[in-house]
Amino acid sequence: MARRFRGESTHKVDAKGRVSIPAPFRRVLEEGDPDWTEGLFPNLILVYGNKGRNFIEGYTVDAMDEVDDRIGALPRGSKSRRLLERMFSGQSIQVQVDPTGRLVLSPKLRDKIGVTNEAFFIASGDTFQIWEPSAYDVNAAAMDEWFDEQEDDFDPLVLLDMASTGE
Amino acid sequence: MARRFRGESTHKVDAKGRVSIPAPFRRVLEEGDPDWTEGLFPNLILVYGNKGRNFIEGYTVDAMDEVDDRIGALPRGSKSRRLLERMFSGQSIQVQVDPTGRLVLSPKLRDKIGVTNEAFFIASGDTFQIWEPSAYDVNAAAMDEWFDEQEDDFDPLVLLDMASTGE
DNA sequence: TTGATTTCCATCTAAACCCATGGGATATAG
DNA sequence: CTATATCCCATGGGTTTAGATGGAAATCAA
Repeated sequence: MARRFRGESTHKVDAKGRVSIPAPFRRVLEEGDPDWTEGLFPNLILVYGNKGRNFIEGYTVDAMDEVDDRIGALPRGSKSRRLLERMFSGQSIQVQVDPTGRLVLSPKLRDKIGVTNEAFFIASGDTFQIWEPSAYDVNAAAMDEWFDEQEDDFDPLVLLDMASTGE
Repeated sequence: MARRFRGESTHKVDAKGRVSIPAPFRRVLEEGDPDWTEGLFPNLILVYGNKGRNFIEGYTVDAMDEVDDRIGALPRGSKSRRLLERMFSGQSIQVQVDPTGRLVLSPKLRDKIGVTNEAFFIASGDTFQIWEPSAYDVNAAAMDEWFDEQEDDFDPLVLLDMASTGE
């Protein structure tokens, strides 16, 4: 497994849709782009997906290659494959980090997730997510609520041991 | 299992958020960072977690890799995995020990756990915790109280035998 | 040619870096 | 065995650099 993203932060989105990528994320994107070398600017893939989704998911080139390969291994014509191809091939876009470490979110993308003048970035394993800050807050509040329902000294790591049950 | 942290101590936090890491902890961090060699400064990961949590947990690089791997093995999209990724990927940050053995707690982190000019470090197995001293006192008092509720000759090690039940 | 996109510069600030000090523990010389 | 030197550690302060952000100029496309 390649290096993972880590951390969270909020960045300004200007009138042109430009937004800084968290600097630590850039290091991961560089490592995850086979074409990248010192002095160049790494590529990445943004997946915005279907209608219900209210965040954008960012992939390194390598991570997306892996996903594409796995989709390609599914039986041609299967519903799973068609759905996944729609999302990861169609509803996604490859972009490049610019010289000042920013990327441009097109009006369409900003619209999709409701971003106006700020965007919230958060790592999630080998991908990261971009949210409209208030939408993230709602999502986070739901998770906090779940934690509140646990015992006072609940340690999230016990979830690891409940493992493969899927829940 | 790699070397474990051991001990506890309080350190000053200056205006820039710099705080010395207990020297014995540094030795463990060095051993737990695969990239570290004599003369370099080890990396570590600070997990601050969700809203309710009032301490920061420090992981060696190796320990965090193991956690990440285990999270990555959970079913994609499962609730456990989403919660754990949010906490360990998103609500965490990788930092590096500086040449004088300190680390920097950003205003955000200090705020999260209420630290102002002092921080309390305490070992906890293969991780360590950072507390606002008074918050730690409260927590410690609660533990003491629990012990008081046990029989006079209660031996904590019996907890070991209650093992896998988790309680 | 006009709105949109990309490239290039400029600025501000927070974070990283470098240097300095005092104290305590330990080692060593006499 | 005791005075002094040495080393490690905790802590403080200034300086430099990197990162985030805004705006203007240049390029492109409809």
